[in-house]
Amino acid sequence: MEPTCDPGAVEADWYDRWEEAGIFTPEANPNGEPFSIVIPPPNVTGVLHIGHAFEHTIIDTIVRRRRMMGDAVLWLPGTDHAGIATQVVVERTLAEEGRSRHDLGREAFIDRVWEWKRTSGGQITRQMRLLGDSVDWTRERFTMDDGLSTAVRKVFVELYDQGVIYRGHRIINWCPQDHTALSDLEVNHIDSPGDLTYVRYRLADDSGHVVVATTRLETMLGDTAVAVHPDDERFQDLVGKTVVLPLQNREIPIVADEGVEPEFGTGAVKVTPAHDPLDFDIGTRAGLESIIIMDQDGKINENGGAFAGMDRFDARRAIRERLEAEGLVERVEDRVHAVGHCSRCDTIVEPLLSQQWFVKVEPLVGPAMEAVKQGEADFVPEQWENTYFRWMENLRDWCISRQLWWGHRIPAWYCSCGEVVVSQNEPTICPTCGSNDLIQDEDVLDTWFSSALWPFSTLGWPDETADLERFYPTSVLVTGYDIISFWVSRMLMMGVHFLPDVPFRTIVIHGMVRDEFHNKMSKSRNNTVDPLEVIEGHGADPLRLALLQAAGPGQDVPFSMDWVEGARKFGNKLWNAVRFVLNHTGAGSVPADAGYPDDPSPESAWILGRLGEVGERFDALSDEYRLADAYSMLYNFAWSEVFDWYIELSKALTDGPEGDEVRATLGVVMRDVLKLFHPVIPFVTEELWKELVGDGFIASSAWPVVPPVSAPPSMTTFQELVSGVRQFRATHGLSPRSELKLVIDDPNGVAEAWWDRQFLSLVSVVPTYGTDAPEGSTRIVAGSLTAYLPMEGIVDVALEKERLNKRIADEEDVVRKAGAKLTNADFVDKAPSAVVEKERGKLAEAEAKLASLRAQLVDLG
RNA sequence: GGGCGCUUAGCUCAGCGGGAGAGCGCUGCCUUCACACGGCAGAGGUCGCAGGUUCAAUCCCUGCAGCGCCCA
Repeated sequence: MEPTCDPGAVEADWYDRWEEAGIFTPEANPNGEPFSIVIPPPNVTGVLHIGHAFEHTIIDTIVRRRRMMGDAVLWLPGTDHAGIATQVVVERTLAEEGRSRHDLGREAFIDRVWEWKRTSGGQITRQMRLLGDSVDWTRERFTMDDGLSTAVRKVFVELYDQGVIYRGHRIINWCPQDHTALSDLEVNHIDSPGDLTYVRYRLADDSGHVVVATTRLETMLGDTAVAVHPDDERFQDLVGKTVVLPLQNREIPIVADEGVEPEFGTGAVKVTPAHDPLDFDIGTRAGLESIIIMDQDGKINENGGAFAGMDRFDARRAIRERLEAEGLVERVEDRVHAVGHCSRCDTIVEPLLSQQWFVKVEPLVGPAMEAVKQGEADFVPEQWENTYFRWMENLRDWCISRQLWWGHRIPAWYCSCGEVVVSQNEPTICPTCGSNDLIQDEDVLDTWFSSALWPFSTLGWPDETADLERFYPTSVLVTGYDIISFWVSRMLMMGVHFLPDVPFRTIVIHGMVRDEFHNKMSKSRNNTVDPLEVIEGHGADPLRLALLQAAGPGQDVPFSMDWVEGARKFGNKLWNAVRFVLNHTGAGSVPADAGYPDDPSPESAWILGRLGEVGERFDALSDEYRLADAYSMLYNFAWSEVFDWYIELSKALTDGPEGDEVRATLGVVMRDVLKLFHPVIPFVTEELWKELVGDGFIASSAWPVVPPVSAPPSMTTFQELVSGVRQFRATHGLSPRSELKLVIDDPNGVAEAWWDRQFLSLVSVVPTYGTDAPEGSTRIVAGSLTAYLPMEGIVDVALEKERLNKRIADEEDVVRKAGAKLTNADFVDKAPSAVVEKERGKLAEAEAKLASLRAQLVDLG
């Protein structure tokens, strides 16, 4: 083995070997309990970014552990077709040839997208191998696959037949760039500075005017009323009158409506039913006309009179100038308001009246909420339930039609007689008039519609497949909190409605990866981290460990390359610890399981006992999905206890009578540490397994179960004495090898025989036991023991006093606090007796130490 | 405006009723035969502020201040 670990070399071959061995399919553990996770399907156009790396690390860490525990693990991979994003990508390649999708026509364009998908799509699935994701590639799915498309059509048709899907005229979010409707979720509201313009609308009877305020001045071209709140006394006498709409010279009524916010502007508002959701509601209630004044590019259309043909924002300026010229602008205020932007292209979206397909959410929400309330599906951390419930309570109907070509085409056909046929299979004749002139709806479905079916469509639904039977509901869903509303809630609605059962039992929510100062990662901030570059430079294992260690449950991840550096150093440390063990045990000599010595030495008993405790605690934390806590605990155990203490302790023993036992313990402890670490750093642990065990894969080895072992009770005191000796040497600049005689006063008989060999080995000290302080010595105290160290003129008295004073201050602190408690009668009376006893013990020990240390200070003069 | 969350060592975070912790960073010493991608030792904190409950509060409650996110 090389003296340092090179992650790049280590990671080269293992993935292929795992995959060839078939250990990532559930068939590898045919008798195991099913444990299933579906991947949150990445966008087929996407590349692996740091957020994926994080999410996949969490999932992989979970499933690799379950696999080692003997479960039949299925982590099902795949991608979604990402309607807009993919279409845009392919249109761009066409544009380079000087063509548009309309030049090709729908069918040829779709062929072109499939061709693109075959050659360039799904890069991310290749990159997942670099990351080490232990997914079952034999079950890879794509949302546009035949099977999944069948599921989409079935769900659409059944929901239509149930009256849950309907077609209607509603205000939707229109993206003038992408030329499609968007759901509410695909719109980001960004606070932006703007103008609130107050405009006079003249009363038709010339008795005065009404002032209305608006931030979207251009929409006034489509106003069909002015509305006031019915209880607003300021406008009582105006309701029922009409005003003349400026610029358009159209007489429009003043109506009363509960929906008007009296505090907004003057309390009288203009009503544009075709361009604002609230106005649409008012218009519906008041029976107003809806006039659409904008085309699909966001330009004013023929209904805009003199402004027709203008871009919406040019029109806004032009209208303001014209109104000012006519003296109709009363005033203009600066106003910050929330402006909707397309989440895909960042264009400002336009609320627009349009005929689209919708999912009526009301019948789906109740059962999906109930399932979570009943604990059929649990959020981890639990607090995210609130986000889910709040979203579900405020849900509005979901606009699912998209004016795209790439996606699941809506299975609805229109006949010239007006009949609408919704069917899983293409109808040949109209059931009403018998015509065979049926035209399919041009639109496709929101990508999230097919994603909502992902946990069961990927398992074969609507067919009753063996996988569906075995792996549904899936065990766990791991996803970001930003996607609870987009995806988690919709999967719950669809799963509960159709299967009917929840799509997953546990929902593990993770945070977003940010930079080390909690800023969002973005190209403009220049703080992005490319996981592929990190893997290239440092390896996938360090990246994975770094991401996991930095992640609190459900919290954002403050990521920096310092974490990766640290994780890489850990890998090297692990590597070298194995090298050390191999020097003693020889290559491939450690058993794959068990092998714990029957009669361990005290040192080995200590580490075996700790290993058992740590394993137990690790499992408890992992079962709660507190992976960062589990691994930071394990990391500290491995480094501080196994490497820094046990390996050092073992050096005194390998050549002695305990040699065989110690070699066995070194081997099994190291092996189990590798096993526990395998889920998060699969590559290096597999490589080290090859060296240490040399039999099979660690990836399919059995999860450690360590038998309980009692540790020697004196270990802590021993460690304190060793540290005390080292501290004494460090204080006085004595070489670690300098000769020291140690006389230990051990009134309670704490010391054990094994101490002697370890004192010699660890700190080059030969202890003797006795009660008398040798002439000219100083002391260290640990537990109930005092150890005397000769000063023999080599020691700086001032420094020694400083050292003692620090220790004295520590003990004084303990004495003061414990003493205060114990002199408080209420404490002694009311606190549990165990607590009181503990305080008494603490006080007695600290007082004894203090007395000893103070005596020493006096001796020094 | 509504909701959720946060405020603990220089930085990033655990702890969440009974002796203030980790990683990184920092200081000093040590190239000891697994590792300098290392070892040993050390410095560093009135646990945001003010009240309250309790024998006991970083931890529970109330208020305040500051910060963040989501929704409108």
